[in-house]
Amino acid sequence: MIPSHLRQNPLFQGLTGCDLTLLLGYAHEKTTKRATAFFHAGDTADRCFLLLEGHVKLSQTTPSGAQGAARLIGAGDIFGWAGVMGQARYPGTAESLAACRALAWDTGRMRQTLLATPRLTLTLLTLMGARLREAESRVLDLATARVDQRLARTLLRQSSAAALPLTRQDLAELCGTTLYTVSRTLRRWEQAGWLRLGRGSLRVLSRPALAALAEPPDAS
Amino acid sequence: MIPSHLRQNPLFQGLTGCDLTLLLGYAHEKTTKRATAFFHAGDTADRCFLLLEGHVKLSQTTPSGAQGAARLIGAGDIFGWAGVMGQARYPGTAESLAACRALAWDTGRMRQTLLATPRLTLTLLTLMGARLREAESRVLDLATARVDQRLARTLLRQSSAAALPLTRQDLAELCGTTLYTVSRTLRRWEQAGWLRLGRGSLRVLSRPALAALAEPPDAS
DNA sequence: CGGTTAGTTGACGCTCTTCAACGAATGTGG
DNA sequence: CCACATTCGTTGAAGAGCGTCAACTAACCG
Repeated sequence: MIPSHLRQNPLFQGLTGCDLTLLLGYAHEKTTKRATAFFHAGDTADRCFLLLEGHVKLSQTTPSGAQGAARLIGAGDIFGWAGVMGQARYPGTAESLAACRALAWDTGRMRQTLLATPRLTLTLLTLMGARLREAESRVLDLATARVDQRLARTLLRQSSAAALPLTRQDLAELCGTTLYTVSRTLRRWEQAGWLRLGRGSLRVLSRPALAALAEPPDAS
Repeated sequence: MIPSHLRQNPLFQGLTGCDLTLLLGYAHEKTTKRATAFFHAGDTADRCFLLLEGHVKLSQTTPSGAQGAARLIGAGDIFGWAGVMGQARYPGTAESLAACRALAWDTGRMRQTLLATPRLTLTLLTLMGARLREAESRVLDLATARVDQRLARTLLRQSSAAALPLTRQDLAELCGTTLYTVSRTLRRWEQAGWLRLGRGSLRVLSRPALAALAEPPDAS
């Protein structure tokens, strides 16, 4: 009943079989097609998710709605836990970039489960800590690095998951710039032979070249 | 023995007196003068802190060490919990901006306490969630707003805590820019009569003026 | 096969960083 | 108490980097 690969998810590490059964007992399975929202910014945060298959884009927009910032969620990652962490509403929007399969729990019941399962809470704290550090390193990046460095890093990080349907707009939100600058930069790199571009697809041909750009130029 | 204002700290909400006594039982009290480091980036993350009095600057620098990003910690806030959340080393440096008094716990014992005190773990998760959201909204800010908007927001957020000894460099790190731009911008605002500047001090005279700047210009 | 979405590219110029030089405040040791 | 070093702050000039606007082309979709 419980697939073994699920058992190995970081979220479940250290749990007893009993805890795990309880937890999965009230999980709903949710599947979506491409370009479907799990939730929107401002919705009541009454669900939390574990992504089993597919890719999800988490994005925030300014009040004026002009631009946004995004991060990607892959298989095995959790998302939408704002409610569990005491927020009434989701701060951002979650949208599937591909067909997805996810587990969903009710926020209130999850909070109760956490009180009864300290091990799970501590794991969750660790996962959130990792995410916090990631966000803070992104702040540092935005404040110090140039667009092409950030874009190179983003590509290197994501290029393993082959062929995500990322538009120029998506990439711009991932690395904090505009779709125009992304388009120009990618084109330049394609002409240098480091990438192969397509509509909503992208293959990295030379990781070393991008890695060299990602690092600040060594003055040595 | 346990001061009542301490009891009301968000970190301790919902704990039994017994839990609280246990927790405070192995806390060390640490006091520092101005400009003293609690820990440096890369140190073994073996302590976690609750700030009782004073102000602390948490800062990260790039590998090349050129610039940095910072956030401020005030009385009642926690900091240095990277170890509790599973990191071996501190990702940043914590330095006192004023004379400080803080409680310090051993990371390993705290993790054990968390396993025995789910209520505390859940509270911690909530606090970390708030910090995560703050970091993510900062990412959005850096990606979309201009320097003067970010600076205005930073001043509005911090101006209640009167007269922090923040240098131009500190302010620059808080809002992701250079000390030169901060200096110029503050000067401009002082000449407009919105601020009173001093060496390492700063008073906001017109919050409305700053608030107007903080919002993106309404095209309506 | 029209309508829509995604991508490209040029031109323009604003914002902000960078470098350099100087002035003012603070702390320190004789 | 004063000369000194040090830290902090200011300001000008120059131009790199990147956002913005506009116009156009190419791919996708029912």
